Amino acid sequence: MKHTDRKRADILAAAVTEFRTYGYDNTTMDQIADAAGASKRTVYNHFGSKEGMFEAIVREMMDRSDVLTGGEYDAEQPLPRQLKRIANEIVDTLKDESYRDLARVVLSRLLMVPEYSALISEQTQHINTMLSRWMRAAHRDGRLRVPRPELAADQFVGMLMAYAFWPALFNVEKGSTTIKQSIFVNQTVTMFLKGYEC
Amino acid sequence: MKHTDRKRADILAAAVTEFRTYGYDNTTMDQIADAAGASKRTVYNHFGSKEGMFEAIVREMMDRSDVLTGGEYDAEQPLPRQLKRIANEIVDTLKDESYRDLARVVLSRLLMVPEYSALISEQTQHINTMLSRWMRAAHRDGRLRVPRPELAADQFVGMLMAYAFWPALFNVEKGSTTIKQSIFVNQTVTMFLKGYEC
DNA sequence: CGAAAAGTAAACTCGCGGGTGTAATTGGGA
DNA sequence: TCCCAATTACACCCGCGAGTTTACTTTTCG
Repeated sequence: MKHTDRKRADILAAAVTEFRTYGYDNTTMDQIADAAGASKRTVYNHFGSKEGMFEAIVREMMDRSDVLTGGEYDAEQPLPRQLKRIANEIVDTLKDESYRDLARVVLSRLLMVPEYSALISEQTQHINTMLSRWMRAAHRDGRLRVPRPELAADQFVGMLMAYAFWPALFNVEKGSTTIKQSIFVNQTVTMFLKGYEC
Repeated sequence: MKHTDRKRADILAAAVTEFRTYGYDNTTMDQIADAAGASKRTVYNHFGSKEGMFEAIVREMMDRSDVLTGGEYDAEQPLPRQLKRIANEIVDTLKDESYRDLARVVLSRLLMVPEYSALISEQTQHINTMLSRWMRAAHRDGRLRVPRPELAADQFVGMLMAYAFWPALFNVEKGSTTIKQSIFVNQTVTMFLKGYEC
């Protein structure tokens, strides 16, 4: 890796860390330069402005967004097993500390600067597409009756996020009873399948 | 209403409007003073600082938070009808433009300043409590089998928010198929009840 | 090697915006 | 009517932080 590319990568990494920790507004460019072990001028040579830097990060985040992979329907496996696997994969992703930190930064900015919303909708669309494909397959296979796969996918993901994402994102601890992931996933999959079984 | 109280109320109202429109960071105290038809000094006499002003707004928002009322279980009515009523009430609240604007402001700040999170959790807890009471009642009445009412309530509200709140909050338009509220609510209630019926 | 490209340190500009001080004005209650 | 507290206009302070300039050193590469 060339020296200049290395520098650029260092700066980007430092920026991510700082933004994660302090938020966009409370991170200064000097701070980023220090953390990256680079001079402020170099930072500005690579990314034209603070805003430009943020965009670079968002772009990077998008490029890595093909995280969720295996959601293939399997005619041999029982439905609960399959759906639990998918659900756990999603929940694990959402629960990941670094993912959440990044989401916090991006979303907090997104709330007031709607320019990036298209990018974000791509993210959520990705999961939805995977899930609705699975449901369509199960439907075709005659094991499920899902008239609107996209709607069903939204319902399913909505429940998972209500458990694993939103409360943690906003630092809201759920009431006294924090339920174990396995219990929640089992219960949700069971209810969902019962609601859509033939 | 005394003159000074009137002034205070005007300032608060103006602040809400400005924060709603431009966000916390992009609203200046001068701007608020202008919009309120008050002098900057008066603003500072009433609320010690920008932060103090924001807190006053949050407090006001909390005071008005007993919006959702009727969630009483009725042994005579069919379950789908009852649950649809509740669901529509919740969705209507979440969809309300002014509620969403306020939530945008508060949540965007909450993401990076966790101090207020306790207040927010109160809000969500309120809906959850109402719903889980309803479910417990239906359970006791032998019409539903809900082992964990709180969990079920989270699931239900989670689905509603995934449809009516989060996408709109982040200005994310759902893919080509924007589904009508009645269809979504019907489908969700049906699936949920089928998943939990005896 | 030697020149061009990239990086550095530090001082600097500059506008913004939160917050204050003050002297003059208003207005409502006794 | 008179007084005192609230209000106002406006100038002012000041720290912060984005972005720039400059004079210099280091790296890359033909």
